[in-house]
Amino acid sequence: MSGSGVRGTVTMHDVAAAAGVSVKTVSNVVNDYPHIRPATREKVQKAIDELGYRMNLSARSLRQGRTGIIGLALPELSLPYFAELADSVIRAAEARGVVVLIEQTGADRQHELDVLTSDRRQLTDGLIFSPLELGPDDADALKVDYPLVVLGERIFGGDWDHVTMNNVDAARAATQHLIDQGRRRIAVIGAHAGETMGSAALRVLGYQAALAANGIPLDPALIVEGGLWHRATGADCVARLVESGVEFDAIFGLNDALALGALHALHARGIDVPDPVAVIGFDDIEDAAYTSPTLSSISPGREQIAQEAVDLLLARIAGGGDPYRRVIADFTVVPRESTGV
Amino acid sequence: MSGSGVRGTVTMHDVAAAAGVSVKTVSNVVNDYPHIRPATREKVQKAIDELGYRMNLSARSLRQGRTGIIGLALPELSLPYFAELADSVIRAAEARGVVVLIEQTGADRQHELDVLTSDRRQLTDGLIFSPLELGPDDADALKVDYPLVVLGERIFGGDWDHVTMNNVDAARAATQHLIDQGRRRIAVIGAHAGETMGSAALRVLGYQAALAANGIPLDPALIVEGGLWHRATGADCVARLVESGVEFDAIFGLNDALALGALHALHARGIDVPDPVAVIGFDDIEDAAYTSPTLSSISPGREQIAQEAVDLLLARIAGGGDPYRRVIADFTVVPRESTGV
DNA sequence: GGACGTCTTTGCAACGATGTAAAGACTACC
DNA sequence: GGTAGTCTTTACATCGTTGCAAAGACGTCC
Repeated sequence: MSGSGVRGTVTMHDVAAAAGVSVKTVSNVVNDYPHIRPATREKVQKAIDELGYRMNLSARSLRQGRTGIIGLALPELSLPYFAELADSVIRAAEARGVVVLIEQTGADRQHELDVLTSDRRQLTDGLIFSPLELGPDDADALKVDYPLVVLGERIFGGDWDHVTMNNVDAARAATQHLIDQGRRRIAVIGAHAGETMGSAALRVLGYQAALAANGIPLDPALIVEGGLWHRATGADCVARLVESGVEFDAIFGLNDALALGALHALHARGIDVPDPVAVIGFDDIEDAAYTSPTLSSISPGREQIAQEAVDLLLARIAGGGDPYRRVIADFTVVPRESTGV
Repeated sequence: MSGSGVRGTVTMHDVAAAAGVSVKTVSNVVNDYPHIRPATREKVQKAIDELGYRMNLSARSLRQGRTGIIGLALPELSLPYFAELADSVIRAAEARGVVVLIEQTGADRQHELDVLTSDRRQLTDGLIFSPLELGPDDADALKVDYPLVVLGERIFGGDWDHVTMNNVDAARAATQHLIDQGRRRIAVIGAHAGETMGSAALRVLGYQAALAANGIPLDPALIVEGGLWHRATGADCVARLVESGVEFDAIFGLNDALALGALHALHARGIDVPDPVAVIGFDDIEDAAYTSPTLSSISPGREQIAQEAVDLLLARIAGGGDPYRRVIADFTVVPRESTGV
């Protein structure tokens, strides 16, 4: 049943010899070339099975100029959002017959730049890239000569495909949701000072828009800076918020990890959720449904993002100079206990 | 600065021509062959830089019979433990100069078997495999002709390297920790009926050992079955436990996801943690430190497991018929709020 | 029966790198 | 100055597969 002999020993030549046909015919059978006599196909298939032949993918890649591997560069898998995203991307890729090589960039700008030019790009047919640190100034670095799909909104207007979501609208919806629950003193945690294009900036923009639309004055003291969007940062933001003495009746975590950290910090201080303080996050990671209380959030259409990204990339790999596209995934507000619903 | 021309256009031949040397000399430079005149090396390097040459890794793989890619097969990345494990494996691999191709098997036995014989094995130099569903009966399927490192304890005694932890002792320690806090009616959630070799069985064994060592009678009603170790399963186990009317003052979740689900379900029913019910998990995922209350757990030495696994695999790939090894990682009990510490 | 078109199969030359073995350049030393 | 030994560089075959173009087989139609 299984192969005989040492690994990598059986080649198309062996199969061809065993089946009494030419190497090219074996290749044709393996590649489902249509014009093959059934008898021949059978002979070859039998030889393949008996010898336990497996195609040497390096050779095929060399010949075809394609590896069947796509790269996925993201900050880190230990952030639940990215783990779930990777899960979805791998599934989408598998459904389309390619595999995924994951590279972690940390939150390191240099590492993000390196990923774009690494030797490994020779190993992948294209790259799905989710940068955190690169900004508009780095647009040049993204002008690469291989298929590239960029996730997120940090960098606009380049010659590459984009899959993103409407961060402004989604953040506005999240804020509106809090306002609808009667909150007026809404803190935001995880803001990035000085940033203009990143998710943080855009989401804060949406927050401000919602306040304005409801005639609620903007209090800068309610906007809390926080660099890395980890749980620890969320907890830290809340600590600073509480210590500052500012009054607040709600917290908008710019992502779920921050919101989880916030829940933790509030709990530690004996402040209940949703009263007196409601909390909403962003990403709708699986955790959100299992915290105590459960966490309201914004679902960014993760599956959709993953599938669109893979489809765009594969289309680009297949060639065709289609104009670069920008896909905007749908979002939904997912109300849970933390906003008193 | 950057490459000129279409992707994949620049080969060693082009570099050789530009530098006025032979192809092999370029190869020698690229591979740090020691005997090269500095002037030559410089010429070649200059040509490489000017042309933006990148090595074609498929060609190298074909020639060398190695791809520099290792496979990592695990259930799913959306389970935090595996996401964190993947993170660690990727880091360990990167530090050693190889990259990681992740394949998800779901909790599907057939998919786990497929992964072992897939064409993709031709693309990887070896595989780190974390099976969930395969058992001792499948030992034959694991007799593969490529380097393999198995994580977890489901399958013993094969001709492959193993990295695992002492599930029995660790579970015993977790249970002992609860007992030390004065608990006597300790429920276990996530047990697998009929299993003898898997993590579930071994951890239940440890649980039983701890009870026995402390003279606490074993009540079968406290052992709750639960198939997939997801949060939802944990919640469901607790629901059944409560509905059964059995008294209990502690819950041992066989992994953290189960414990998180348990926390959720207890909270939903207004049952406080750690009093009247204490909870401990297993895996010490990042979440555990941020739940409310924070979750006590067993830290399995994830970094150590990842590094040992990669090291073993690379050693096996490098060759040498060393005897197969079984590495047992260290664990520690991490007490947090959920057990009243 | 012969010419033609379609169906199958084939041989050969790549794809881009590296191992081998040997040639050429150079140094040191007698 | 000649010789041996080391340092550098090279040509060529080769890894396993597929594209190309053409050859061979076969059936059809007049």
